[in-house]
Amino acid sequence: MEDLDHEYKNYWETTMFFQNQELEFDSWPMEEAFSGSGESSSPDGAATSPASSKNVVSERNRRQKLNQRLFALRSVVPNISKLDKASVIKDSIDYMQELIDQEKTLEAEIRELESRSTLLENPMDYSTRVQHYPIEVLEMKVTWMGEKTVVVCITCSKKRETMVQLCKVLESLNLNILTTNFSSFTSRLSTTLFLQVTLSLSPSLISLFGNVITSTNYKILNASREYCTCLVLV
Amino acid sequence: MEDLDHEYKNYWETTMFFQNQELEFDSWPMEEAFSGSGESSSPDGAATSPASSKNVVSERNRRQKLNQRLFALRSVVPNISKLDKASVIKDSIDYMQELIDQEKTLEAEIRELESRSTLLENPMDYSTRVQHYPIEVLEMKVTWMGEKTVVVCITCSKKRETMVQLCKVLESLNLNILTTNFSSFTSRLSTTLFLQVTLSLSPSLISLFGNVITSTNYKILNASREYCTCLVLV
DNA sequence: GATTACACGTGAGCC
DNA sequence: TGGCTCACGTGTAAT
Repeated sequence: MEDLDHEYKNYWETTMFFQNQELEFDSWPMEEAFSGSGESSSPDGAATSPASSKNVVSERNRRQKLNQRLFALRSVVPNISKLDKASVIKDSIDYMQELIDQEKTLEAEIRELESRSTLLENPMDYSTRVQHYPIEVLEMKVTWMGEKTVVVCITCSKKRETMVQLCKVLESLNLNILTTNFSSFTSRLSTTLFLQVTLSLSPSLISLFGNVITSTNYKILNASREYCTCLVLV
Repeated sequence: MEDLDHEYKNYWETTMFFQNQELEFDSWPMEEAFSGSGESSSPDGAATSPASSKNVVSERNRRQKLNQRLFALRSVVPNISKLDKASVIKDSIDYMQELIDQEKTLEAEIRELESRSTLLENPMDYSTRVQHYPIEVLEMKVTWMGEKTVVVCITCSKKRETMVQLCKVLESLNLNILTTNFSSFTSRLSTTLFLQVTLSLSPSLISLFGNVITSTNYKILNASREYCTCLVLV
């Protein structure tokens, strides 16, 4: 019995008969798959109960399976210090912990990046952008003049990027701007817009009021299509 | 010998004497640590060579260590289907692969987010922002009028966000803008700026030219402090 | 009762 | 040499 054991001895560290790494191998077809050890029944030939001989081969398979799994584990972990069974498991644990930690780190980084970029990633989205530097509208007046011309007068307090904000809103609405004037004195920014509007553009115009106004808790008093005067109050 | 084995039988699935999860446990102080099985030497009392009795206890420790590791592994993996040794390892492998894949996914996501946000994260940085929607300056003229007033006329082709870009540049330079006019006809955007400048602001003014000009490969022809006319050519 | 999974002791190979 | 790690066969408890 011992003589024929020797040939597949020490396979753990060296040969490891089975080289399949593909982890998916649940049905184990290896009954007597390996080398040529003791055959089906009574490997010794004598002094063994026939009932236990089945147990022997079954146990062999079990061991083999476990070793196979362990080997597969070893192939997944990049840095194995020692080839011990115990060390393999230990290194795997360490590596897994490392992965888990890194996952948390990466997720945190993503949250960080996302929260930072959502404010900026859509430069046309006024409502998100404005949270940083809100436009404080003091007065707004819109007048429909003649055919397709609209004059919009906006007075707001002058802060950082107020002009940029306003430009963003205007451009995002696809208004057809003829001419714009920004004038600032003391701490106020006065804006005068001459717009060329078509019928399809009037929703944009309403949207403009909406955007600016909702962000400052003001409200539209009068916004009909023909003549639109918005006196914005606190 | 078998009789005293029974008491620490089947600990794998049920009790697992040692409950430490803290993976860091390389020096193993457990010589006879568990219950009260066979003491130091000759657990049987007879028919065992004294040389092998050391091997027995050493082997016991080895097995114990391995089981401990396996148990620790089990505690790290969240979803263990079966409590088999082999299944534990298999589930660990699957989980590790999952972690590795997710790590790659997250890293890709981070790269994606980063590459997207670096273009936008610094709204004051004109040179990065302009790469998306460059300002195509056709003509620029700066005139110093009287004491502290400067008139800047910029003509550029009208594209998406051109006005926003211009405003960004202007605001980033901390110029003291008295009044600005943007007028667009056909595909051109004409800008007229009235600035109030102090001595300390003249570098900003030069910077304005620099920014706009370098981004369009134009150059300043004349930029003295008293009178500054910049005719910008192709 | 057959199967499965386990811990055990043992002998052997390898530093 | 002694101290390890390993594979093996076996007995056993639970399914």
